[in-house]
Amino acid sequence: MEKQSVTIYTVAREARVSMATVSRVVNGNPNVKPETRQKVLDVIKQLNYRPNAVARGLASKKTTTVGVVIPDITDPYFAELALGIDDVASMYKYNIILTNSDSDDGKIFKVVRNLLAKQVDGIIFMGHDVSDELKNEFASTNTPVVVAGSVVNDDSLPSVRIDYQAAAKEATAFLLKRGAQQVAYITGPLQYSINSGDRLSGYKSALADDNKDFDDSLVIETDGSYQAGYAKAKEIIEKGIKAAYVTDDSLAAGLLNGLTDAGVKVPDDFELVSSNDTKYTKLVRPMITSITQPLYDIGAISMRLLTKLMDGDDSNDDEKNVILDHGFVERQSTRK
Amino acid sequence: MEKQSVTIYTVAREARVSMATVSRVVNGNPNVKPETRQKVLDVIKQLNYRPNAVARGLASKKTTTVGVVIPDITDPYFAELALGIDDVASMYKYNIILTNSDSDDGKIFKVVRNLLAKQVDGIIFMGHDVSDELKNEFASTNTPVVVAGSVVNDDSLPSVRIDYQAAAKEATAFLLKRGAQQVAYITGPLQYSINSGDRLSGYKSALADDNKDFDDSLVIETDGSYQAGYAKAKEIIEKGIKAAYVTDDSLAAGLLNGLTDAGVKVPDDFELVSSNDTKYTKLVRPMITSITQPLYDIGAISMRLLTKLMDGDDSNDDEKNVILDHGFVERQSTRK
DNA sequence: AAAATAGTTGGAAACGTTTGCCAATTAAGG
DNA sequence: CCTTAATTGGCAAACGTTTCCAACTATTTT
Repeated sequence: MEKQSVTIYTVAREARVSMATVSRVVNGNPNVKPETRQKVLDVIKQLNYRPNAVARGLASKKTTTVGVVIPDITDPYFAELALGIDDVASMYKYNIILTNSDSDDGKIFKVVRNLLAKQVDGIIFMGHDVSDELKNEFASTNTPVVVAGSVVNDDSLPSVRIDYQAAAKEATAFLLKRGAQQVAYITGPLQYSINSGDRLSGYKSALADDNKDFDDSLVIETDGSYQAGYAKAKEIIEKGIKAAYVTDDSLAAGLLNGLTDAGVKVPDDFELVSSNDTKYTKLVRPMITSITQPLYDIGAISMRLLTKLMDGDDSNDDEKNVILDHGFVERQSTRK
Repeated sequence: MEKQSVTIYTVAREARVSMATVSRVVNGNPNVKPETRQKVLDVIKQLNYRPNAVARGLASKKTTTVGVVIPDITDPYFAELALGIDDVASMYKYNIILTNSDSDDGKIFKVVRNLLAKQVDGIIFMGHDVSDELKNEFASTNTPVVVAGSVVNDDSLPSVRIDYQAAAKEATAFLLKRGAQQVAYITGPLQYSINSGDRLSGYKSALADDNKDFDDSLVIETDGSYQAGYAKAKEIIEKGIKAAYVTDDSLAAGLLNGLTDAGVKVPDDFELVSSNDTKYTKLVRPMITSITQPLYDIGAISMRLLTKLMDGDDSNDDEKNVILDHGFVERQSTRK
């Protein structure tokens, strides 16, 4: 790459002012006489001057860039969050460096380190638990981090999410209330605390309220994918299960289609409730009854919170963990 | 943000060498004695030194960052491409600045300008036509740009895609071959040349081969969304249409569900072929017969091509427009 | 009319790297 | 040992901004 042709210095020379003045007009500093400002602006337009953000970043120690780590961009849940993040980021003039982590601890660590090297002003983290290594990395920097739409085994990080436990409890209770004898808990990796902790607790709590014993054989663990759900249909039919709370929409959609393709009638012969209210729940037939969450808003609010932290607004320490309201919609995968 | 605490200079001092040497070991320059290298490496680890990528970018004029402009990250088509892009980007140690353009000319221009200001080493552009303003912008820079999975009214830009015209022709012909009297062309905005040009030509060409006249009333334009498809079902039923080639999967899924919900049996009473083979086609029931394209590969190859261009490898000018093979799968939305 | 004040501008030192050039050290050959 | 050629390492100049501080100008104030 050859030397940048028109720099702040070129503009300064052409407009017969100093670089300091050019810098001021570019950055909207009011201490510039209107005529001078206009003259500089004219030269800028004429020369098609484009300020170099890298140099600016070095001098000002702000890059107006935030890092976003996402497990899988093609997952509708995370994609929806990402949309909210991006929208408010661009509203606040931030750019986003987006990196897929594949939920792989090693890779996560690498991408975060890289993000930090790039001097991002902040990080939005979506994913599952954070490794000790990563924890140290976060601790060793004062770049603000917010966790979005996930629960992570590090309470020290600000986060924006819903109350997964309460939501799971309601979903399970809903199934129980309508007489299901046994409700399975079909989940993504139990290695993630959101599944083995929050949601499972909610599930158990609903069981307890209904005076049902927890039956270990009813928790069915998968990798959380559509394919996994589809494949599990057979096993679930064989087990004689008639109702299930599912922790993920892709998984639920797979299960539903697997069931249907195997001739099981949903909701008549099987009732199903899912967790995230992504597009998938409305795409399949029957449509899936689900916990609802304001996905876009979770992303948007996370980013908004991050902007505050980046501005050094450390007030409202109590607001650092934002729990948004969730809801519930009955659709076609449960009986009326 | 306070001054970075440990810099290359700190390391140099601690290791009793010059910054030049530290720079060399960090960048794997071979001209440094093994012991020296080891000593420096030790200090780096001990101090947890993290090279400042911004300073590096300024000095070296390379940011190892590429800009990606995407119309909508939640669209499964683009998300799938993005995944391929991200994977090979990280393979080549590039980061990605991802920006949603919302297919809005004004916003596109702004984000591209911003990307350029950030000194990205290259740009992957997904979207529709490029405005004159944007064309000038691309022309005024020598940052390489590649167009991925889209057709854009600027032949001068390298691109990676399939032959949309041929694919549309095959899809239409498929429907015609099995006796459909009239095949509708249900499309996203005709303002985009991919729809008004490539695909429509393919459609017409298939009609001509089958000695059918082109009927303007059979081209139905929408905004391309799921909702639009769903809403159009009524009109399509009223028009007595029995078969359609649809230019987008979201649109097709919406239409399919709209039809089904209105009591139309697909494929018995209506046959449907879609264009992109995204997850949506397999999620809905009946599953949608579709043109297939290697989505992930399109993204991956685009990025690979971009790396070559960024390396200044301008050989193979003929390879600058990569047309990948497409296919076709019969699924359940067409009769056997 | 001198002094104080406010408003504009310029000068120059950062910011943390990379890199071209040159000096010094080491190894090799005679 | 001396000469020559590698190899290694250091110096310092970029890179293109921001920003602190000083200086200058034009107003007010006294």
